[in-house]
Amino acid sequence: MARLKAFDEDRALDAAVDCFWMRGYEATSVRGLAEAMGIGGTSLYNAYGDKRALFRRSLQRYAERSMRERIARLEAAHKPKEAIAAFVNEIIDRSLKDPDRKGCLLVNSALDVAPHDAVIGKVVGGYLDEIRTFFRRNIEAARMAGQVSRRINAEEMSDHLLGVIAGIRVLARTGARRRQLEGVARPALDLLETP
Amino acid sequence: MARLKAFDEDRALDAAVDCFWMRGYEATSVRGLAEAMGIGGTSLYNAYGDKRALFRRSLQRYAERSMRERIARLEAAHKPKEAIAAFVNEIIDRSLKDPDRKGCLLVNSALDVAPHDAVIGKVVGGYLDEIRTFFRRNIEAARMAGQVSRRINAEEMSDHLLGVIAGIRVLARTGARRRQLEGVARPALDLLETP
DNA sequence: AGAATTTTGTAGCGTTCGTTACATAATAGC
DNA sequence: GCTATTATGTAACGAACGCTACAAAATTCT
Repeated sequence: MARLKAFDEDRALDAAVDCFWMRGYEATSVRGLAEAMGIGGTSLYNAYGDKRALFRRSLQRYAERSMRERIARLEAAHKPKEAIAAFVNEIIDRSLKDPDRKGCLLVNSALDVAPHDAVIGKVVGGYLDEIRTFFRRNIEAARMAGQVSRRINAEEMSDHLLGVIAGIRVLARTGARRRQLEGVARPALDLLETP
Repeated sequence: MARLKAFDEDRALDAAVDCFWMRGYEATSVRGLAEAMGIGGTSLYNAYGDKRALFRRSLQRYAERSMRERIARLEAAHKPKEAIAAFVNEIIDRSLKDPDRKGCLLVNSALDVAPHDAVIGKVVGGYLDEIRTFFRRNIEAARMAGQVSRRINAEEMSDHLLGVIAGIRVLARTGARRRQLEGVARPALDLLETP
């Protein structure tokens, strides 16, 4: 009963994610978004609402395809303690490999949009909580399996690891070298190896 | 031989620091800066150059009055190991106390301006290096004094602590509670207490 | 007092911002 | 084929952006 969309909504959304990821919310223009997404401005507003709504969908898409994908993949492939180490090391590897130094969209957003938008702030906080929960779940599983010391406090340690990867993302954006990023992570990962 | 400035350049600069600190570089307008600084736009350009130059002076001022002041004060008042703990705990306290959740201007800038401006990126990286050097200097001094275990690698541990406080700043901006921020820090500080 | 020099306020430059009105094109059901 | 409905492209809205030309005001030196 109506004309069909001439573009793939998900592929266009991926392009929007890249824009926000690279430049942040404020510095990304709607015109730049539309061009990168390969659509006109009118189609953008028609399909996604306004810029802020598109940003929320981009956050959601990023969380789905970047964070949750990684959590699911690593938990499927590794035992709990190794899953944690693999997660941290993958963050380091990807931070160094990306020539644009985009970092993590969630961390970037936590800094430059969360404080000015309570709703999006809660959304971002919720996604970061999923990462913390991943850490916590695997620390507790590793404890049960005797993989890590019983002296490790799972709640503290999951907060610690979340802070560590956030710190890695920050330092990576200033152009830190591998040795520095591994230095940030090493004491945390070593803690999991102490008897 | 000329008219005198009608405003205090340093006090106005402090107001500019607050603007950039609160909203970031891109989201802060020159008009908003001038208003907060209590001067006209023309005076702003006359006294500081353009927006980017004012930002660099703001970064410099912040580093001087926030970071270096803290480093000097804590190193004067505490022994090495306690200076490190006091630094981290002060970051947590100030992050929680600030109703605006401004975080740290250097961390904020590392994320939203460093990647798009190589010069400012190096400047920010240099300031962060001063914090890392503070940690490293005090870890080594604590080692010499037998305050911390000889098994602690000073280079790694200083990177680790820098990452930890950066992570604290990030999580604080999403509205994290004290328990979470202390959870991020605790395992790192505990490491300094292990024999 | 007059000349030289700097600061200040007004006013506006051209550009870009997010967003929308509107007309046209394309599709589905009747 | 006609109507209803949605998608698309053009064009433009008012507002805000960074920045500057210009003239008036204020100060020091001669």
